[in-house]
Amino acid sequence: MDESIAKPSIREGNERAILAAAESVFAEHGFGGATMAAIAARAGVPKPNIHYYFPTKQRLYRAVVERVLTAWLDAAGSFDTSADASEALTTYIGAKMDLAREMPLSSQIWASEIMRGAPVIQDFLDTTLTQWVRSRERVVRKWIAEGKLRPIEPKFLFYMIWATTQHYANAAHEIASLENGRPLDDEAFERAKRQIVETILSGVAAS
Amino acid sequence: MDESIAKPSIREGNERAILAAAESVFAEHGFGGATMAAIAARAGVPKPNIHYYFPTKQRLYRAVVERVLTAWLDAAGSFDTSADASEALTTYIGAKMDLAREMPLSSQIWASEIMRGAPVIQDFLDTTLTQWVRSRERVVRKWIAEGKLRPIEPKFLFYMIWATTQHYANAAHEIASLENGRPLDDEAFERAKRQIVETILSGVAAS
DNA sequence: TATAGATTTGACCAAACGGTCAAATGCCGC
DNA sequence: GCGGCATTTGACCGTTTGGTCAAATCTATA
Repeated sequence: MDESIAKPSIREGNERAILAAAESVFAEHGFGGATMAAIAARAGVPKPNIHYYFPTKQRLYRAVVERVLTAWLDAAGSFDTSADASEALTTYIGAKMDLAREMPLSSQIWASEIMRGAPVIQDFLDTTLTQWVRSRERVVRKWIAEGKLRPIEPKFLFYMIWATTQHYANAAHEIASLENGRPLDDEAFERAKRQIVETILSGVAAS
Repeated sequence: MDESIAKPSIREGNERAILAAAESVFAEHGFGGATMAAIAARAGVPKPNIHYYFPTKQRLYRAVVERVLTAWLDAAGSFDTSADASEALTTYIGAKMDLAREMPLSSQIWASEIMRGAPVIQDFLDTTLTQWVRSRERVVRKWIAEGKLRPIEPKFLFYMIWATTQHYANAAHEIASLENGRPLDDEAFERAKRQIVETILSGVAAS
């Protein structure tokens, strides 16, 4: 919320370490299954130290979820950079795939939060996300009117992109199990990205 | 496991009611966040009655997850019914979409279980699911060899189908928030299903 | 180095948790 | 209606949980 004087670097460092530990524990066990003791252990600090920086479990969870939101919005920004439909979609899908690969925990926490009915980020869904979708729907409809895309419903396209990209974070364990227990390496991941882009582009491009 | 004499209908009824309550509580709060007291309340029985039928929380959870597995396999079966690529994919995607609509809780529990690293269904991933994927990969490769599909990697196609269809269950709340808080009605859901089928078919069909 | 504020931590607490138990009740063939 | 078994349930238990507190320690500035 407030970073008024922006001085205490020790505070910043500790908060970062605690948030990182909390992120992984929340992602692995969900909000209800996570314990402050486990978070403290993973952060390498005594439990009361966490309460010194984050008064309650809910506040700590909120702080984690808000970081996830930031990452999401950064990736969302990449939709604007181009006026060309294919290029915009390619960039956007690529950005979401990279996000899933680099920050899988964020994606998992997002998914958990949504599945629980978004108790913490409901207002974000109703405001920022709704506006984001509305404005991008307009862009997609323009592309359709220009004959670039088939007459699809934009929202269902977004859902497909979100679902598919986030799947590579949320279901990383399932994917690894189907690959002899080894997670996708960088090369395989790039092939997946390319195939997703090509499939969706071919799928929605005007015939 | 065993239904030897298949007589006691009162037991069956109670187990069903408890499983249904457990399914919804586990889906909403995750394994760690769910409490036996909440499950008992939702089932309308005293807490010790649950332990009478399911000795521990983990066993109850296992029983719920095993039901989810059954639903998943039923939908999986619809992949075989046709030798034609388009028809098989259409049927399969439709079946998975219907499953997401009719049993959203199952899908959510599945997603939670996967995100936690599949502590309960790991063996299923390594055996049944791996075999299912291997055999269907062969079918898809055959279609590619016959020139029906573009030279894609079958697994990435399955991931896209699983992700997209399950998204309509897992993210139902997010979708509702983007539709003025109202869940998709039957008509909108059918439009979504049709668009997904058309997008994926166009996306993977040989050009 | 004196001191005020920030930070750390072991010990502790009330509440909630999963699970137990024995007594009470219901059910059904005889 | 009796006897044996399945089922129900209020009361209870040890442990774990989120959270507190006051004393101890560190840090920075003058």
